[in-house]
Amino acid sequence: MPEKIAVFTAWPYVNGNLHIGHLAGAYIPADIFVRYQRMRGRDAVLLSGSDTHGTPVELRAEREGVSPRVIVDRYHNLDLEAYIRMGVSYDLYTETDTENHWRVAQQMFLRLLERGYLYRDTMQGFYCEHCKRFLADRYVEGTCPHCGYDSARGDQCDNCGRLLDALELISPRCKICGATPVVRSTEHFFLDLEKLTPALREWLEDDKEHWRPNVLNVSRNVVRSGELRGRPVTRDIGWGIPVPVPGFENKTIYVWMEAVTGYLSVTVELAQIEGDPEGWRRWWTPDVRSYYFIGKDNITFHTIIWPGMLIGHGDLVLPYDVPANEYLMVGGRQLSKSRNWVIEALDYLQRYDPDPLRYMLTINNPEKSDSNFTWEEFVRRNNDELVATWGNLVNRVLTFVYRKFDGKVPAPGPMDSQDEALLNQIRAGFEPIGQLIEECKFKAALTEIMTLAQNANRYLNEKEPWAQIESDPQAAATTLYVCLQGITWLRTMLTPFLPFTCQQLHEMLGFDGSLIGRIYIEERQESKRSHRVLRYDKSNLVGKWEPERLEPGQQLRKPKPLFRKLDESVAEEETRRMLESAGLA
RNA sequence: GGCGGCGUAGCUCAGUUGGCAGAGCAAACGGCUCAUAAUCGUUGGGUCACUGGUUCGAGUCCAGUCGCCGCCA
Repeated sequence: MPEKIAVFTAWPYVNGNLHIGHLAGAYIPADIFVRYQRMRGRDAVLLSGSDTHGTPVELRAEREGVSPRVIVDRYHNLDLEAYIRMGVSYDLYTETDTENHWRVAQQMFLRLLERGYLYRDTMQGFYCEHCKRFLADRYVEGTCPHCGYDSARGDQCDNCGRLLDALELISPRCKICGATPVVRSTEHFFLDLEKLTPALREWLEDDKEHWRPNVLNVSRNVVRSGELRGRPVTRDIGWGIPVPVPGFENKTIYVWMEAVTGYLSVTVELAQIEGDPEGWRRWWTPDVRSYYFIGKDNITFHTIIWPGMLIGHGDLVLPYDVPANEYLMVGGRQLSKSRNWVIEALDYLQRYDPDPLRYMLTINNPEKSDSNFTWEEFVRRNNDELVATWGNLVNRVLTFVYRKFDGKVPAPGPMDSQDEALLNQIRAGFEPIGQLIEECKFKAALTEIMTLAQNANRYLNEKEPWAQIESDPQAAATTLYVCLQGITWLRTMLTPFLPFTCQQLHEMLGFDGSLIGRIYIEERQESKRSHRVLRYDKSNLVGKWEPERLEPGQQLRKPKPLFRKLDESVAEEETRRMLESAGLA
């Protein structure tokens, strides 16, 4: 029975396109991790979906005069395309506006209610009589009570930066229609985090040595401080899942709670697809190791609130690890959709290939602290590391063999200590590099692999097969065999990181089958409507995390460069393009 | 305002339990020519944000200051 590994990623909200911050923070690391786990022969799945409900989508739909579904479909479909083209290999990527998710979210709600983890309370909020809706804090504007700024938002004043309670705004107005809202009281359900605190504290103190220090510190601190208070789990908005309690039909489950339940509903949907409706349970038993790849802004959600809900529900395994990343900055600035300071995945893919971005975002990943993406650095790493070190190693060896050895893997003669040393060194990489990936240290793992590639270049320079071929053809054959075998192993190790070019290399080396599987869109029909999901086809999958022997005589396919060298002007052009679109040029 | 994280070479970043500061690039010089002028070798370059403390010894531990990031109220 192989180990079971459930890999989850944060559910992105469907109000904009995926950008490199999302990719660096969660999706690329999660994909590397799950691809590696599959290569280890483990029963591993990557699961997530689009978060579709909530006020922003509702308002946008109203502004455009369409139904929220139109907005959801638009962005959901764009995200699906971005994942496919970036190679994020979801076994199932669904969305939250499905019958399945509605049912699971309502069941979760009722289960927590039955078991006494939800309570009712009354709160005050602004209500706009013109729009006929309660206003979330950021949809109320008014004069800041601290600095007098007249366009302060209900949650924060942009002028003096102070955080506000909407109720303290002077002369408040509805941001949507401008009318003056009134204060109304409204009854809501709350998640009883106080009651869950002892169990959460115990869990967070137990066997968490493998957690990242920042994640653990933040989480323990929140629980230890004893400040956990009830958190509302219902809202007075329309675009969401109705609260399944009599008298609350007009309210919806608060999106944070509803969306996070997606982790559960996506496994239920997967089981349905696989024809075993009860099969979802196998992802929630104590022997499953579940990983949640998220950004740092989401830490307490995944280390306190979601675990709290799981405890409240009972019989569901808690997260094994939450490898949260810090933030990716671009050009020293924080990414911001509203300020137009973004690099969207689909926009990037119009001009460049996926693997260089995967490489850049991994080698410079914000694992421990914020990191900075610049186009100069992107071009530099592409040219100096992917093209020059790894791509060129492959190219110089393959073209040489293709020309001088009739396109077949040469048969090696006796090996000397140098030959053995290189092979041993690369073969010995599988263990420690695999260990680094297991520990979610992707940056270090990739750096190690690149060092091995560099050593292969060194070996070539010392052996000089282009001279050997004149003086001692058998020795040249041995040297090139050693290189090809080493490249074969490096291909295996790089597959989780650079799936597209590794597949190309796999084929050039004369291997068959797929190293990387196939990601595709599937239409899922429910009783009232259908939705589109991402699926992953593992048939033909051949890659194993082990040193695969390269057979002498194997026929190579015609080599071509794995990576494109980028002109230095690319950095300037892209930087200028960004500055212009953000109005900073 | 409270809490947490970060601040290391010109640039982008590593630095497990405190023990002579590292890598890649950029810069300078040299070797090779199979390779997308790619590669390989050598050299130069840092008051580890600042101040104080603990210690035989601090980039690392403690306190404070400044700056950046996030969470919460």
